[in-house]
Amino acid sequence: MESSPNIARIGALLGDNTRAKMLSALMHGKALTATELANEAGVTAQTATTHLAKLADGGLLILQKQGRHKYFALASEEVAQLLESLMGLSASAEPLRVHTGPRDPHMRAARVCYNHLAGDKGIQLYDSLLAQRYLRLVDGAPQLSKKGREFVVGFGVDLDALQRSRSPLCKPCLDWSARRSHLAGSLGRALYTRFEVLRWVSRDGGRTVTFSRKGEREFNQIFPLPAGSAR
Amino acid sequence: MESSPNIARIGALLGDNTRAKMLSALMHGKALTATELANEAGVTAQTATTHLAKLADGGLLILQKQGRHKYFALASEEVAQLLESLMGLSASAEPLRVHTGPRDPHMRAARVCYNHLAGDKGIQLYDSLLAQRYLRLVDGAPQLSKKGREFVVGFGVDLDALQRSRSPLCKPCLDWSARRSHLAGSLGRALYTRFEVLRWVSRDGGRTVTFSRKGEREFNQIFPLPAGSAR
DNA sequence: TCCATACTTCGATCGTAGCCGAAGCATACA
DNA sequence: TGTATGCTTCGGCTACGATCGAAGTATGGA
Repeated sequence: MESSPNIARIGALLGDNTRAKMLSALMHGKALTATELANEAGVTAQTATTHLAKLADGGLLILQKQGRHKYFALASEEVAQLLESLMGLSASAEPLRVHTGPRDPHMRAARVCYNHLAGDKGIQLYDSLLAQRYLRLVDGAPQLSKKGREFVVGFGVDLDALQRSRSPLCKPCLDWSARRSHLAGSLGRALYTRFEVLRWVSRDGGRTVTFSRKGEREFNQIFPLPAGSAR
Repeated sequence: MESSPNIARIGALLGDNTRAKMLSALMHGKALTATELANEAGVTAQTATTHLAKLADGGLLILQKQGRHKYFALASEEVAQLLESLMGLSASAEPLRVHTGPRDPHMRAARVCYNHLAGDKGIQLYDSLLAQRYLRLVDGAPQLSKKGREFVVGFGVDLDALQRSRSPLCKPCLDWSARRSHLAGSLGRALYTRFEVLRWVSRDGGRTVTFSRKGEREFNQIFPLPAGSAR
């Protein structure tokens, strides 16, 4: 009878508040242990176990045992992207109160999305890479140009290592705050990591990213906004 | 405490089987009445009413009263896209049995996604439009070129009417069967409608689209696959 | 060997949400 | 004005799943 994939199965997984908190927590990109996730969601370890089992069963999380710890992470970028677009819909459909939270503006300015930079700064990065022809769009997918290769290597990214891995180097990722793309994929991750190493940015534990004064200045210098871009 | 948008609220909406069926039914792109949706989901009218109210409240559906009928449709392309990506995740995470249904291959070949063409044929259309320079990618978004304008008008699309409407002309939409983009937006809709008018394609009531012999031939002639494209 | 820590399993409780029958509005048409 | 049709509201039934206490199993370190 039903020939289309079962939406409800995954929907139900996302529909529980506790599980949603866990997934949100994992949007940082780091893997977390069962207990950490239990705390994050505000439930006991037993409850967390059942939820995490369901999420892993459902293909949303992958897990890795390490000694007596069990680390959970989002199963793929697709999952992360799905969560982002859910947030997007949720944000646009929700009454305004949520938008007025004090931390919200900072979230919109810069945040971490599955280990790469998102928010206004993420968009700036993406637009600037395109404008400087470090990235080129081929069939809608961003690709690193020869000029871009030289740049990222010069910026301190171990490009060879990235290319050895199987995961795609560049991927676009849709933002929920602005409705624009920013750079995901292993290069997106590597660049963000580099920003942290350079101490341009720091995290406050949540998804919010704060630029240091020096970081902000150098970031804007190396990744200027293209002339014609709005706001 | 929580400053990120509430995923669970929307997740819960998607998590019920009855509601999922209704939403899937609306992926055709047409607006349906409450009773039609009730039948589609296999529940009574009362039950349907409550579900539809929730979906509309949650911002996933919009409704329009027309006499004693009440028509429901997906609220936006974002919603349709979210559903598509849910199906994608679901399909990849699910045990294989679902992939083996008899109608499934046809669904992959050509189907309707929110009133535009999706599946292999949808991708062929998109790639061909790009290859023939009717479409151009600007910042990842497809745009109609001057050559493209002439073509679609010649093909029988009332371009002026489309441009008067506020909704975007061209949008990419990600496929769940192949993981590629195809053409959405009002132009995508208009082209598909034109295919129906020309009797190139017909629907079997579901999302599956069948090409007539003549339709297939002419479609392939006007929208040939670019030389280098795989399979 | 023993203990602490991390996670799992079991069983019981409880709340919520889906469902439908029945009755109630509203609209269309004769 | 009456009658059929489409949708809604109400009330009660039911089932499922989230939760946690208590007890059980692994793992690491003293």
